[in-house]
Amino acid sequence: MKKTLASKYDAHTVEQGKYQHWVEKGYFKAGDISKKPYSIVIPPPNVTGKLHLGHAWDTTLQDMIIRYKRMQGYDALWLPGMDHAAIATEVKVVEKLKSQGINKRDLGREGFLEKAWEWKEEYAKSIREQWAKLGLSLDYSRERFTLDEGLNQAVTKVFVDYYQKGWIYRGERIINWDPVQQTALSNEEVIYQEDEGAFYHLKYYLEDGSTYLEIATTRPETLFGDSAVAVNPKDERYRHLVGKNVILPIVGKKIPIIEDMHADPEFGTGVVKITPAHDPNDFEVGNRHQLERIVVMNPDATMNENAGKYCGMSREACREALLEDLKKEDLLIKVEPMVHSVGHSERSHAVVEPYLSKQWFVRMDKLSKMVLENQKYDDKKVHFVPTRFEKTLNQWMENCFDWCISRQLWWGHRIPAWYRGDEVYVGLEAPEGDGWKQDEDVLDTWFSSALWPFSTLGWPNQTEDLKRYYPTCALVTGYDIIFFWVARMVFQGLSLTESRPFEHCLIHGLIRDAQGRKMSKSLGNGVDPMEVIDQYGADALRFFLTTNSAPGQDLRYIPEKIEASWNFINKIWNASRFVLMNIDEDFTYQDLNFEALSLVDQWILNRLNEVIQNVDDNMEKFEFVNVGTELYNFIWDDFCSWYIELSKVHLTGEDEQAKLATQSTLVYVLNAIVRMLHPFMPFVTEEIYQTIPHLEESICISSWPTVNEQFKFNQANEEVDYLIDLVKGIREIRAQYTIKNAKEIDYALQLTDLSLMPRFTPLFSYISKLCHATVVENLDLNEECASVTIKGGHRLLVPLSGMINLEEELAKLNKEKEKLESEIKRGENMLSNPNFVNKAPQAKVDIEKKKLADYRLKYDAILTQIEKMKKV
RNA sequence: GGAGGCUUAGCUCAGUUGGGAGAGCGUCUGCCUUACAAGCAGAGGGUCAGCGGUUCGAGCCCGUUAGCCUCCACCA
Repeated sequence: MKKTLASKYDAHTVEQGKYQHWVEKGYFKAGDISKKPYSIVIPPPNVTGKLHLGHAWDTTLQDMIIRYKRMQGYDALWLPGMDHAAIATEVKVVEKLKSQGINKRDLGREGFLEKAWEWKEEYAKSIREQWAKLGLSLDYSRERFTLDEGLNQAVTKVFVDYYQKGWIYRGERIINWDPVQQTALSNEEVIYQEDEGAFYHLKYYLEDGSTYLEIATTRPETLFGDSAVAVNPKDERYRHLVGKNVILPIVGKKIPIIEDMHADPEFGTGVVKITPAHDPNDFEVGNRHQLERIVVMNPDATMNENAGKYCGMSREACREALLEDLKKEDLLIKVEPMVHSVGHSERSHAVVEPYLSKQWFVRMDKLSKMVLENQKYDDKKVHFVPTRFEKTLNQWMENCFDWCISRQLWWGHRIPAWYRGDEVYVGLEAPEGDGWKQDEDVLDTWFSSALWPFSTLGWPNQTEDLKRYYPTCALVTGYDIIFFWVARMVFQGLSLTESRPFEHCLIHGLIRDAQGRKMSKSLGNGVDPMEVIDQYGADALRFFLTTNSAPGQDLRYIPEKIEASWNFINKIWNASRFVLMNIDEDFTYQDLNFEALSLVDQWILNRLNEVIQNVDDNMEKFEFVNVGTELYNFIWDDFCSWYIELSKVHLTGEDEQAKLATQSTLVYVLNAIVRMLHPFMPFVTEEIYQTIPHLEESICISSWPTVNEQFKFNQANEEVDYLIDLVKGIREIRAQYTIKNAKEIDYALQLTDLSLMPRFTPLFSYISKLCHATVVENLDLNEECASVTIKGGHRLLVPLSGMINLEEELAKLNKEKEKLESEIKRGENMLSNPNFVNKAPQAKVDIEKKKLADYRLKYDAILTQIEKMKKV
């Protein structure tokens, strides 16, 4: 039965069942050691919910690269996996339990973890389904999870090794405390936002009661933890008071007035209260002056016993009550409303409390130096695309703080530290002996995802996969995640494997809505990629995502653009239909008969060569927009609008050999087209590939098109350029004079050199087919004609007695003349300039010379025509 | 305070060593031409944010101004 395609592209039918088939066939499974390896690890999505458009974008880019490399003959590994996401997941599971009336603490650690694993399985399954719908060519035989057994061992080993090197330590520091989740957070997990607050001006009386210092604070409730008040050593106003004491309001105890640079004379009153246990700056001041650290809150941010009668109140209630009391005692001078930035927990959104507590930290000094040093060597550094993002990495590395890695959660890698009295033991296994108790805390999720590029390949064991695929070739992610993840992978990679974790780091931007707003849950403007796929198909979504923004730039989601992608696919679909309709059912993919190739066959093959070259160049640079544009123009304009139309001459002609050559060329070019499009749109290209004559059992494992030296038909190129010029000229005249296309018209060629006629005669049959136009030889040149100038100054004349608007024609010619004049002037200037002729590449100079010569020919022709018109 | 990005056609965006301003969508005109009317053919539309500089030549390089946006730090 003859293979056919439906008259319209239908994404549902096309995408149905293909992915399953590919996976079953093992096309995505890496491991052919006869090939060169190429590897990418997926940025593991959190098991917290559905994938969003950002994921779809990120993973499609990776799929493009990996499919391209696979077709080029690499042993391409794309390793999938997911992230346990510590706090993010724990928050979700807690919420879910809460909605069922279950309290996390009632369940206990083991019970809670059981629920969390159930959650993980459910979401992992759903994520895999979404990957399938997107068509991602992932090697599931190597899928990993950041909390699986192997990765857990890797994490533990890193912790122990770092501890032994002194790169991990436990210390009492001010950390960001989330009082809702009751856990420490890293700086990166704190989101600052502008909140309305106030500046409370309080009276701190001197010990002798003679006068008071006016102290401004945004957080009066922390005054129970004040250990001093500070003034700047250079501040003349307060110098005489240094060393004296003030009485802490309400509390009534004495605290000293000290000198410290931290106090800014320009800010507020120039006097600042020092609360070492509740402010990171004050903590530093406290260290410098050996001040007492008084914690005044409980882990849930209620006031503790140090707050006296306010003990048990929430921080907010305490503030209110305290202000009331201060007012009563005339200690409150004024309340100045102000907007200031306040830290909130990224996950629970609670106001973060700077809190003194004992946590584990990664010492960053040596690690960050390691990264900065490594980035100096081209053969060792991570190459960012675009390059500017290297600055982002370096900048962060140059001034980063020690990384707080302990979290008071259950869902995560438990810290391998055991305590017995004052003893601390850190090791792979629990220590010998009785009475040891393991640290209750788990590690920051980024601690394990930082190991992802090598832990997933088996590290710390020297597995075959690790040796073969590490370091990986490319990592693809958004710029918003460079600090969180990329930076940490780089220093973990360097310190643990003595290698960059990936050679290239391709950075993309954020997805925005049509108004340019960031997509977010709170705005409710998020778009579900699965819904887009249901509506337009994964291929249209993928083509949109990968061809609508430059590397590193944001991308607006505009439905019309997905429609444009759909239209493009439909165009390819119909071009394929045309090819199928014009070949016999037993037609096979075959070598081209070079002897029989027509002018236009040669031309399109030559163009194909150029396109393959251009596509390759841009694929290597990750410039997918350029690849998309190149293919779009080639397919829509060159292949469909010109070649297919021109091929009809031979397909309907008498010459069987020419017909066969054209059929073969159609199949050859279309086959190459779908293979080049495959990384963008895997489903529809597979469908077409299977329907047209082809070589491999699946396009997924077909070979990438390569430039064929035999296709460099320069002469054909020139002739078809003439042809296109002529056809466009006739169409232009037809449109200008609204001559219905159905009507056969005559035209004449006025050549600059009559001996050139043999070059043009082969074009006449094509012109006739495309324009319903016949050449006439004995045109009376005095007849009223519409005319256009083509390449080489030749003119195309269409006799239109009685229809010509002379003035209009003349105006058209004059406009053209003026344009040519300026072009000629430009060319002359350039070519008479020794700087240009001597410095510019010879090829560029030659092009300019050729252009100038052509302009002059055209100019002469126009002048002649104008003269003639004037006579009529 | 530090760093970075953006400003190009009505809209959304490309524009890669400086060398004739592009695409998609929208608009206008004419077409059911046997692959595609979600299509075909043709057309119109831009002092490339402003100013200054380098250059024979600047959308592109340098400086500067303005507007928009992002990240980092600070905000007692």
